[in-house]
Amino acid sequence: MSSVNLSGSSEEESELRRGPWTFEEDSLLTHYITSHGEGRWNVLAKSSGLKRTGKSCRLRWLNYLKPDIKRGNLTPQEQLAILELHSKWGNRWSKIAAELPGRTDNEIKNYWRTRVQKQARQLKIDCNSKRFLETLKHFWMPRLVEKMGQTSSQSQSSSSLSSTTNTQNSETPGLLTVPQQVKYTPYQATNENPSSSHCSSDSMKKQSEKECYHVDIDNFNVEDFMSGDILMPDCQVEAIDWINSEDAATYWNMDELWELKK
DNA sequence: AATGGTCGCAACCGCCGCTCA
DNA sequence: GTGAGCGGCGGTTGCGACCAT
Repeated sequence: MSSVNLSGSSEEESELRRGPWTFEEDSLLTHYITSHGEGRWNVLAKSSGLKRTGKSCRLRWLNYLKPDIKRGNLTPQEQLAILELHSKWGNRWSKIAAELPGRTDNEIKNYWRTRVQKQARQLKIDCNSKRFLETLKHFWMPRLVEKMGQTSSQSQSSSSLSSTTNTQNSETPGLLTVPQQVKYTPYQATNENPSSSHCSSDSMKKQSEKECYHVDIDNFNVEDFMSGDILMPDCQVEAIDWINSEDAATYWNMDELWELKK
């Protein structure tokens, strides 16, 4: 069924606008919702004078116009939360978005597809595989945690995440359930182990198997990080220098993360 | 400067489940 | 019980911006 057909008229159907929204349309929709409230999207679409489907109006409002929508880059906290929650729930974007106030399911979905899956492709790892989860667990998440520690020390107001915690979801035990007390050893600033600097997926697998990154995330609770209750404990160094390796950027070009290195 | 490739994001599509007559 | 209408969700696509050559 198509909402377009609700009108039942091919003439009306042909009048329906598609594509990018104009300022006037945004304004019209915003004013209508301000006056009448959300919901009843098909009625709204017709009553407001917008030549859009109800679905289109709903999407535009929820993903763009709604006042509490947060724009801009995802914070490390938010990225970590996404990784964690995705490990629990999979592609339940709306459910994940519900844990990140101001962020939309569309935005999170885009983040996952354009950033996370890109990394998986570059590593030649199936992003649905346990191996990729391990890679996230042993490398990516510790880096995010590290960055969170840095940013939180710079600004107490960095945490913009919800205090409405949906903690300890037992629905699906996550592989990445994270630590009350984080003990991890991020990568090393100095290249002490140049012989190990080749960052192939095989080497990464070996690295993972050797547990060179001591990331005790078994008991990690991401909400505790969000609340700022947990600060970074010992940040000992013991790792291959992925970053300085010639190929590293090819595999891990999460720009924000690498800024830590500078 | 022109062109082709890549990336990121907004928007659309199709399916599913819920509600209600 | 059932079918239509609707809202919500996840997957996909289109396109503008940016970058490299």
